[in-house]
Amino acid sequence: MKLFLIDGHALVFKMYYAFLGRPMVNSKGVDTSILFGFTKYLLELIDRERPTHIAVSFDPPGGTFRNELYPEYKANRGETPALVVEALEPLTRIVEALDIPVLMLPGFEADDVIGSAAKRFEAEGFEVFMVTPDKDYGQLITPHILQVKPGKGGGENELLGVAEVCDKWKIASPAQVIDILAICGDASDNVPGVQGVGPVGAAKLLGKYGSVEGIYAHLDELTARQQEQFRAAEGHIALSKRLVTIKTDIPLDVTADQLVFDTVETPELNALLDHYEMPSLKRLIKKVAIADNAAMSAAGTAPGNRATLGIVRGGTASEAQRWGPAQQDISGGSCPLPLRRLEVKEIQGNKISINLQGEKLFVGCEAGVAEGSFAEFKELLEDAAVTKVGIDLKGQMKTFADAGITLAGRLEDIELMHYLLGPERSHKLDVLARAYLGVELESAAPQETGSLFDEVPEETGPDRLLETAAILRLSDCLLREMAATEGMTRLYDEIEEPLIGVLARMERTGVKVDLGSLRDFADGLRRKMTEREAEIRQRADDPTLNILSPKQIGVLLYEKLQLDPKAKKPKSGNWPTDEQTLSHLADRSPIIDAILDYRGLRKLLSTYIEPFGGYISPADGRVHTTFNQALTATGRLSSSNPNLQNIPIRTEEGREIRKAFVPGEPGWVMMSADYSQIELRLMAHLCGDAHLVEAFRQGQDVHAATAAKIYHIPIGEVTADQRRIAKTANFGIMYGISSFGLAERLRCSRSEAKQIIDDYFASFPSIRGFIDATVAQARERGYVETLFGRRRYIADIAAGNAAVRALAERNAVNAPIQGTAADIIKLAMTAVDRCLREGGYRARMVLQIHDELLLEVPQEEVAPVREMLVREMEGVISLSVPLTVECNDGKTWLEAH
DNA sequence: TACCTCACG
DNA sequence: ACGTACGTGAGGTAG
Repeated sequence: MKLFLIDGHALVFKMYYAFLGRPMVNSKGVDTSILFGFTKYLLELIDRERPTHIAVSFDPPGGTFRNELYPEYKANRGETPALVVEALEPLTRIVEALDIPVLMLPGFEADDVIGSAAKRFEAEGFEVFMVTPDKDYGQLITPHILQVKPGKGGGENELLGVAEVCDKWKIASPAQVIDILAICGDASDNVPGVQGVGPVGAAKLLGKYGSVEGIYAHLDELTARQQEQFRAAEGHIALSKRLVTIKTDIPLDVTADQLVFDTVETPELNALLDHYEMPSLKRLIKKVAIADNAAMSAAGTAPGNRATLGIVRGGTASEAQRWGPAQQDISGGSCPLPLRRLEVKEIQGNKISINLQGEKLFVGCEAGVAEGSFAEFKELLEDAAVTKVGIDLKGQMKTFADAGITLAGRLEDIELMHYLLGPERSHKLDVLARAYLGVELESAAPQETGSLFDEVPEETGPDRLLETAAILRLSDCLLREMAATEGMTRLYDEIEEPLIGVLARMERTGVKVDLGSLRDFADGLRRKMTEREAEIRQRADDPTLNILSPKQIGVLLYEKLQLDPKAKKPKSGNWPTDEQTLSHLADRSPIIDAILDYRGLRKLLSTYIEPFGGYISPADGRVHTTFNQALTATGRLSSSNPNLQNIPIRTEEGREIRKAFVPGEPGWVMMSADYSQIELRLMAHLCGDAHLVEAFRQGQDVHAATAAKIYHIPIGEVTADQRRIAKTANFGIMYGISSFGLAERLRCSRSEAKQIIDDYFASFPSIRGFIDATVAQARERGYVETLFGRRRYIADIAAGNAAVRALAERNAVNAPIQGTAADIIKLAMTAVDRCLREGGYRARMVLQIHDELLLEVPQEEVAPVREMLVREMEGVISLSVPLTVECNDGKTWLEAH
């Protein structure tokens, strides 16, 4: 087994210098020299050496324990070249695309991580190869740990073993490299040595006395000049030695099978190489992969299933469980968390982390962590001068409110902050703690041997104190990252943070659902269903048919009844039986309508009626949804348990459900305020199309105006059909339509659809420009953003697969539109909530449905609340088109529309 | 668990 | 040549 440990940082610098004279620049003007050099080197190394296991290590950002020992460490180094800094992120992506784990540990340089890994895996029986040009690694060399030194100018690698390193320095053992380095010092790292003594002199003395300590023990035997030189260094030589000693005992949370190397041929890597424009490396991959497969089959092995591993960092929970000040010693092997266990009364400071677990509350501050009841922390929780850090602070806020505690002060929700930094990543605490702090929160499960005589394992739940400390630290990391990301801090402070409390209040308020009227409605539905069921079974001549099984329905329609003889069975084996497909077949047999009808009834019953009883809170008879503020890719909210953002409205029968959403107090009404055409208005604003903007400014029917433009006719002459087509096209454009898709929805031919699209873009050339510019931005920067700076990263924008890439492009176009609409209504919610509270209204906001706010309002407040809603919602932002709000009220949600 | 279907904006 | 409009949550069947 051959394990290659690659010193990423050293290699990056080598590539930086190698390409200084003749940089590689791609078509976008980006310097890709380092990326190219590094990747090529890595691929060639894999080709030549055929490692079974690989890991790459980079220096983490920030200082290391050496800076703690010696603040001047590396102090006289200049700024890291910008090219190097810029290369690190793409480089990490390349490495991850190869499924090679990146080993990083805050507080330690790559040397220390590699040194520790080398010793660990040597003990596990590996041949270890440390890939680095750095001479310091010589100290680690043993018969089973070798150094691979990249050749100059892309030449042959040099393999250094015990013999080579001893010969190079003229020493007896690799361990003496430490003494040599300590005596000679290191100008670039700013390590002081013994002035005037170089490697030759040092080696001679070490030959006689064995070590630095040996030399000082026999100082009187040295020449007068040497004595003077060594005496002058006596004060710092021990420090120098510590600085040049690579650590070999850091506990690393990584196992051998996580380092197994599989293949260079991954779709991710191909996509990245396309993105960075490195076709020659794509060819190299092919070559390596072919040889790889040949080797595999020769050895009779298949590529193993390996655990995928993102960024692995050391430091284990068990170590962190050692309490006390020692924990703060950065050289102890884990991240410095404020882990001292404190009494409740000792919790102080202007920022605390709160971690609610059932009845218990854990609170962390800079001095440490304490555990207590809500009541014990009441004063602190209600202190508006103390910032609260936590996860799902909205949920905690609700729990506190139930206990009569009003959570106050600035809220730093690390889940929400991390969501803004990358909405499609995981925001789970253990993941964040590992990535940002190098702390493992998940304690290993106890060994199960299955023996009857096993002791009952001790309680091994998560370590809440460690979690609480990690939460406090994470907020610092995330705040820093947000500050470094354009617009993020403002987005958090002005949109998301104020919304936390608003949503908490809405969820607690809930909405009244009148179960009685729902039950009456359900009885009628069930009767109709029974009729339909009988009819379908009869027509199908199959009394056991399960109408809800797409599989059975598919077989029935396509095979037994032969309703579509031309259709070919899809390779998945499942006939398509979705509503669209089936409605095409409706004129072939009455069974189709019966099936669709049955399905619709069943859906209403099982999704919107039957489960609702279970969601009604016994305390207040209302339904309390949960809004997820950190979930969607675009910045919208989502609603669950139950989802109150998808209550039917489109069909007559479905609308009935909305009649059950009523005010909670007699004499109140439901009031609904929704943004009219908000996404289309935003598209008009974002692309700046003069005609579209003008249509909105004049309050025209925008779909009719669109039709007039496409068909070159006056707006007064637009037919209903032309308007319908234009409306479909308008929505389609925002979603990145194809002629196929439009044809499908308009039930027309593809060529007709294509004509419409061509006419559309000819009529609105700036929309084409907006789409192209947005896709180009995604390609250049890797993300697109809303008017308020909310980002969506578009990972697949350079994918090799055309379908995958096309989807990414549609995402890129849609996200700024949908996301800006989400930003706007979030701002409106905060404003409306503030007005309701400051105005002393009894009216309450109960739901948000993307572009609509639903309130329940006492009759006497209807007029002022309506006026306020319209004013606040329309006034969120001033665009080149007006934002208009339609507001209605009625006895039920349905009537409020 | 994966997939299909369908409810909403 | 290939697939086919953005974003969700939930209930159901089938494996």
